[in-house]
Amino acid sequence: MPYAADHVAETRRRIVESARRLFNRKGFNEVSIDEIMAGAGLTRGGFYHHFKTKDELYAEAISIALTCDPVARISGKPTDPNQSADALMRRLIEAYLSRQHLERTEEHCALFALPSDVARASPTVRTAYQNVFSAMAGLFERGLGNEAAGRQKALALAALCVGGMTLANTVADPALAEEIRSSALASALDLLPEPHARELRRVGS
Amino acid sequence: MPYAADHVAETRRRIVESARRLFNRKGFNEVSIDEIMAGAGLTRGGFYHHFKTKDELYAEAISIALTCDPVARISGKPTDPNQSADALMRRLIEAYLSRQHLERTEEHCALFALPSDVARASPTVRTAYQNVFSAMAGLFERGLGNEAAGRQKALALAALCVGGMTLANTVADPALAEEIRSSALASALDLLPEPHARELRRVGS
DNA sequence: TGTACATCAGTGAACGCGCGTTCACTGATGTAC
DNA sequence: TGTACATCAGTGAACGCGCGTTCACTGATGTAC
Repeated sequence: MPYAADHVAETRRRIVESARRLFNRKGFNEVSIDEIMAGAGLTRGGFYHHFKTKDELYAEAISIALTCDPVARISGKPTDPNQSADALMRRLIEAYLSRQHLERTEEHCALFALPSDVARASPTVRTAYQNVFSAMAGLFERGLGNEAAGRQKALALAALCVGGMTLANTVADPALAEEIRSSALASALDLLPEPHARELRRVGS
Repeated sequence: MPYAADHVAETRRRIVESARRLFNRKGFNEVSIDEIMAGAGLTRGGFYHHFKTKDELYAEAISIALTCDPVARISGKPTDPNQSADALMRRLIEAYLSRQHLERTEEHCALFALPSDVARASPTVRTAYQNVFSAMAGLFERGLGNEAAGRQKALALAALCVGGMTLANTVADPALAEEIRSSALASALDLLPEPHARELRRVGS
């Protein structure tokens, strides 16, 4: 067995990472396998030793969002593992709808960087996208705790985050983009229960 | 001057309409000029009598949303021209986030059918997209009337509508899609002021 | 009113390019002896 | 420990296809006489 198993895995990881960055900038179809491989320091032909088709790579490039700490990725700061579900939710919203996140194209979340690409891709790719969404919505649901209609609110919050960033990222005028982003952020935080009210409810239940 | 001016205009309109439908289904890059022209009952070569490039068509296909009554387009019912800004806003939200709108792919609003295609297109295309967004946000702003932070709320409402439909349209599982759509709809209506409260404020101001 | 003509919307073949995929190869590396 | 070997990750040329765009043409139609 020439080449250790982790050498192969490491090369594959580099290809996926290169693809993820390029997809965020240009979308699925506008990125060639040449570019992806060059971004990983390799050449065209080797691609098919790692993936059956280009489509297979799409799903994987989206799924890597699940393997890393999303808040840390966006904000650059590591997450305190002991913080409450509520604090985690607030930090995710603030990081997700931050100006920094909007400006760093290559670090965009696939949920708003690639929606229409994914909508027309294979079921595998759409399932990968759905898993990322479900992770986000689940985090919100836990953050809302035992609030009434928590699931509905969690899904709407996710829609607000993704929608705000989608629009801000697509509109032509940067000033309007910034206004959309900050409005979505303010309204999302408004939707969260008052910390005080939450305490009361927790005691009461 | 052979062929009357309105014959040319009518042909152009048919091309744009064919393009709009196809773009909604497959996105910009996956639709060929052959298909677009065939959809308009014409052949490839004639395209360049009407448009300088394919890119020029993108902007126009998005802009036609502005030339027609959006609520009527989605719901199929004509809009009462005398209804209040508040009623118009409610009807738009209900139509936009309706199951019907989600299911009829060819009638999708460009705001959620093509976001990532537009984000990577030319400034002209992005401006056309922005104009559609601004029309929607403006309608919400008028609907919210003199409410405090009306502009911020209007932008967030638009983000919630677009985000909800984007996600519902992209996720793999139809049941989850439906749950996202109905949650976004319920939360959007929750965000609107109580009719009663609005009356009071109007009297007070 | 009728006819010859000029215009230009529409046709379809052809061009050129880029990209996904294949394939015969090469050479670095782990293993067996 | 050292060496020959088998494996397979990576290479880069080539193939085939589809698509945007161009271009020489054709023929329907409005207009001038």
